[in-house]
Amino acid sequence: MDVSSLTLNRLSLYLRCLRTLQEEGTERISSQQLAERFDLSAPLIRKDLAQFGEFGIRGIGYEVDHLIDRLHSALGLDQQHPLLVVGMGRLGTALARYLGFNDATFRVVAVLDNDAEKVGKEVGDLTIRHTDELEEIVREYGVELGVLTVPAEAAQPMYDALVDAGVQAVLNFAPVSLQLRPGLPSKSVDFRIHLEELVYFLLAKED
Amino acid sequence: MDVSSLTLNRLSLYLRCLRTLQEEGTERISSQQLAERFDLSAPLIRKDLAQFGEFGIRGIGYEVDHLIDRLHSALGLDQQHPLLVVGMGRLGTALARYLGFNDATFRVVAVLDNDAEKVGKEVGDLTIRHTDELEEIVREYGVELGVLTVPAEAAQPMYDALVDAGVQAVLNFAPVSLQLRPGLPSKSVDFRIHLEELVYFLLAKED
DNA sequence: CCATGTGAACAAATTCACAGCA
DNA sequence: TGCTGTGAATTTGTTCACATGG
Repeated sequence: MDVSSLTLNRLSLYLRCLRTLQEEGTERISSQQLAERFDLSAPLIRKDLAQFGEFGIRGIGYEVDHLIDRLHSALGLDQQHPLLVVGMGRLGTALARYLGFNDATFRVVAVLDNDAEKVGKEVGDLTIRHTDELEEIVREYGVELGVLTVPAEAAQPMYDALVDAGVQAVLNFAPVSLQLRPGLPSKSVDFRIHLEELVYFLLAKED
Repeated sequence: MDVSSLTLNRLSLYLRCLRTLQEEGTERISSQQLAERFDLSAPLIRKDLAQFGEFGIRGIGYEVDHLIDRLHSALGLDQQHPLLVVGMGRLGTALARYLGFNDATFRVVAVLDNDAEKVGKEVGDLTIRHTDELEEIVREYGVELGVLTVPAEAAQPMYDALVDAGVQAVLNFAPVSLQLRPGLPSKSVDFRIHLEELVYFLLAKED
């Protein structure tokens, strides 16, 4: 089976919403009800969910608890995935702390910087280590995911270093188009691009 | 003309790349050369560019300077757009400073929080103001864009407050699906969803 | 009866293939 | 000749419509 990014992202949204519903004590929900919350169509939601099996009950809807369990494991979220953050500037520090509440799925095991001044300082309950130790750290903790929050100039070499050190997927926050390793999952998050998109929509609305 | 988000996001990437090329002194570039940098197909890039006019020279390619000018104005980036950031936690602070180098396109004119403790503190060269002053601030500076970096629980009410105060587009960093105002451009950036997507790809690679 | 699951219809995005022009 | 610009073909994603089953 081959699930698209679009579907995966929506599934993450559904899952988060379902957890809220669970806390509120809701036991069942229909695709129609979910659709209203997300401004999506009900058949789309059913198609998304159906990619992982038949979770629903005809005539009734989906059982919240059951659906959460199935989605959670289908998405690989029931295992813990060690990650590290490279680049302890403002954004990297903020992200490391934000992600650092270490839930069952993600665990920030190390934070790194290549600036000797920063090495040794504390970020949350972690101590900043030098990027020279990258390979060792990846082996030590079985790091799967790397988060890149270095300046634009440093992003490509650090991406390469991460991959060479054995990191299996990369989330990049540097505003550059990386030359990616084929077959290695990675995503870029780029605030400026989102802002520029919004600006265009404003322009377009003026006619 | 109606340009898709996908196209717009790629245009922003091209533009950034073109500026780098310009600095390096490159005068011309072909769609093929651009395609290699982004792992895209050359016809796709030509289609993207062609939505705004015929910028290229057949047999030669695109003139870097000219293409930058045209894209820049087509995307509405030659006017300055005042924005404000609501939520001066770690992420909001980091973003405000990150965006706060105030280039020709974006200018952070105010940073806000609803916590009286934080009001009055400095973030970069701005002083944190209280969210009660939202409407006044929007009017004062002609704020067009709002960036939301408040905790999940506060996101919906603060989104509504932003829109009611006259903000014309919103970039949301809170991990929730907002109930959006019809016709008002907005985007959500959600780190957790990107991480979850990467995890799924890792799982899928194992077969 | 009612909401799911799904094949068929439709729409959007991308690639292909090539005409047209420097 | 070489690269752009673009209609046609293809692939991908979404919606429609309905058969199915609790």
